[in-house]
Amino acid sequence: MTTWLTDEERVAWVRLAAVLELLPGVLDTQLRRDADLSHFEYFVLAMLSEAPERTLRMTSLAARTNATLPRLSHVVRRLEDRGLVRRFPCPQDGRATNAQLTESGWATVEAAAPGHVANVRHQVIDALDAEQVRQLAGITEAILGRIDPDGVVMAPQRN
Amino acid sequence: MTTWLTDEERVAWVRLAAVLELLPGVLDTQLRRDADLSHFEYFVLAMLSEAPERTLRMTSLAARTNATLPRLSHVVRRLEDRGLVRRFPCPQDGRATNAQLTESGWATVEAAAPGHVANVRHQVIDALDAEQVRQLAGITEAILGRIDPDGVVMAPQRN
DNA sequence: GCCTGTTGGTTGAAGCTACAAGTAAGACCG
DNA sequence: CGGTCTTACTTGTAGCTTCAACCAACAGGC
Repeated sequence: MTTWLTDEERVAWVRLAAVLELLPGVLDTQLRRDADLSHFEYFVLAMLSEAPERTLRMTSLAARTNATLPRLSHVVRRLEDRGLVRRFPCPQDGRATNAQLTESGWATVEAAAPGHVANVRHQVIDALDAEQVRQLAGITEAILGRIDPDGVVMAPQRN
Repeated sequence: MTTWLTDEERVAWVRLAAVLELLPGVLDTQLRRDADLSHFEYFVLAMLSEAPERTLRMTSLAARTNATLPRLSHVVRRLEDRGLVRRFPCPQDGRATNAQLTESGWATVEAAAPGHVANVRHQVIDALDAEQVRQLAGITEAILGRIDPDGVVMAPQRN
């Protein structure tokens, strides 16, 4: 037996689905235009820029960016070809690879960040009042509790 | 000058970004497994199933599904290859193409819908209380006001 | 030291989306 | 009518993601 959605639930879902469909494109377009990066590439560089030594192991980087390992491997290879990232084997574990932000990569993130933040603010945050921002944090936390039960994304990052 | 995000804003944004990254995959996986459809393909079939005569012009269908025309053209061709949709030139306008759901396509949507709705309910709606569902409708409405100013998605569909 | 299994990562092929270009029909105008 | 513009699609190509192998390095038992 199927429990259908009530009118209120349906409205909320249809709109959320529309946001899911449209927002990534809006974010990608600005970053692609201003920094020649996809949102995911930007996020990879941003995670590296916040890490100690600007270095992370591929597995750890994949966890923080919600990526599969193959996806990350392809993306980092392309970023490496562009000179934004450097890869080298991990001294402690011969299986592991470290990815490190280069000077050029750091400069790229620094240059891209203000525009990206301004875009997020303009498209999302400024559309909401302070109360809604708090509500959004609660709602997304609840949803992530379902779709990311291990808390890979939200967990206090170790390593 | 850049206005950075406050802590509350940053938390809300990071979580929303995570939902944006993870939720589409969760929805796709279930539909792919149970009905061999992507979420977008399912949505195309669903829009057709609700239209009069189960028929829509490509342009109208593209608007309802938030797709570019090239993307829709490719997807409908694949659905046509699978016998779920039929295309024929519009009698009123020689430039236009009508897409119509076949019997097989209708059966496919009917079969897929309950599982999909159950998945949406399980992953999203049931994670929230009634108050949060209302809040989510308001929040997504506000965001769509920014990223979809023409209301293409939300407008009462004409035609 | 081997064997087995696990972990960490890379690679190649397949499929989907976006962008750019092209086609064809309608609309407007003299 | 002829010319030009717009609309409605389709098609081809490039780039990214996914999936399925694959390989190398570690770890534990014997």
